[in-house]
Amino acid sequence: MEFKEAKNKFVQTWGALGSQWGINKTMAQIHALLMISNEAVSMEDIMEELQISRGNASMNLRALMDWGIVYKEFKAGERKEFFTAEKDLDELAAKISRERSKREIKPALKILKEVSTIEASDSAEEKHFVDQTTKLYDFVLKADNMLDKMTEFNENWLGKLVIKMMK
Amino acid sequence: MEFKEAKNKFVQTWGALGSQWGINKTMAQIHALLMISNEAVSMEDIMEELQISRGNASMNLRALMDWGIVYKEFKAGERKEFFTAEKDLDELAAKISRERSKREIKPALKILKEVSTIEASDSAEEKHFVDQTTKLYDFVLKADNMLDKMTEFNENWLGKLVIKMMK
DNA sequence: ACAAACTTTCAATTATTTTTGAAAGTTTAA
DNA sequence: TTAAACTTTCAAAAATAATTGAAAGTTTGT
Repeated sequence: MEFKEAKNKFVQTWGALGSQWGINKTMAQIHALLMISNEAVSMEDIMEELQISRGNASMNLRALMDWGIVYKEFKAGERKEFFTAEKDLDELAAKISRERSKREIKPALKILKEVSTIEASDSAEEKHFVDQTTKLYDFVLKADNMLDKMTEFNENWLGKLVIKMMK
Repeated sequence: MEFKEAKNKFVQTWGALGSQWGINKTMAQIHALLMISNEAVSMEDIMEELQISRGNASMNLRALMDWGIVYKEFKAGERKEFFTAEKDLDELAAKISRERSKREIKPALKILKEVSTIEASDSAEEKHFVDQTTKLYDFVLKADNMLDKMTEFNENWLGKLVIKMMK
């Protein structure tokens, strides 16, 4: 396989993976492209490489920056903007999990709490509802906290050192 | 909040959460409905509760069974089929992570391996590509294995006991 | 073998999401 | 202040995904 083919394959694969996890395909593709670029890329070049419109590129770059995993860069003497992706994978994972937690898990937890604390009548049906949603609340909370702990640990300097020594 | 309202809110929330994670809304809603039902539910009832067509119900129930998180049940004297959801949350998480690994992560890993092992020329661009995709391969592999270990541990009988004692 | 009671399939329709492109907005340099 | 070089916005169009419903398929009892 030659470089161009491999690059294309990677961008396509990353895009498909994104869709399956609820991330718009183009957004994932732009991210893929930036991840494997050794230097900052202009919007022009992104449009060209992925064959997408200016509007599409602009909106998805904005979304990636909102996620905190793509940065704007300015080059001396150039008027246009360039973009780079977060390339440290531990940092990338930490940012993604923090955002998904904030945007999706936390609001879901709030609702779970609400519905699990209704005053159940003594029907088996309502009892089971309260029991199951309470368990779900506890479970999701535990999982969310665990992710937090894991990313925290990975970002911790001493942790990184220890991990390196264990490799 | 009364039971009916809470139930509805839960089903809606679970459905929305599903969409955000790449799972069809109806599929997630059916799953939600079954999770909080203390007894097996017929297709008829699912259609009625969620206001969906027979075809839709049938297809999504099939998908849920393919994921291994919903089961068919037969009731003596009844010709029609009833459905129940896996209610043990550790088991549920294990099944979901196993399926996503099998369907999405493993194929992606295969491609990552392919593209990261091309013979790079000595251009900085190609070197960076190989370097970054190799790191990504290692990272995804590590994360995938970690999930495996976690679910394995949770399913392990001794592990469960220890966890219970730690609570 | 027949028919009643179900479930599954899939082409057509509908709903949702994504993308486009041109107008409006912004920044910089002269 | 003007205009060139950019970026953003958003209504409309296109693409994609989900849903319907009726016909075909299956199972069970008589």
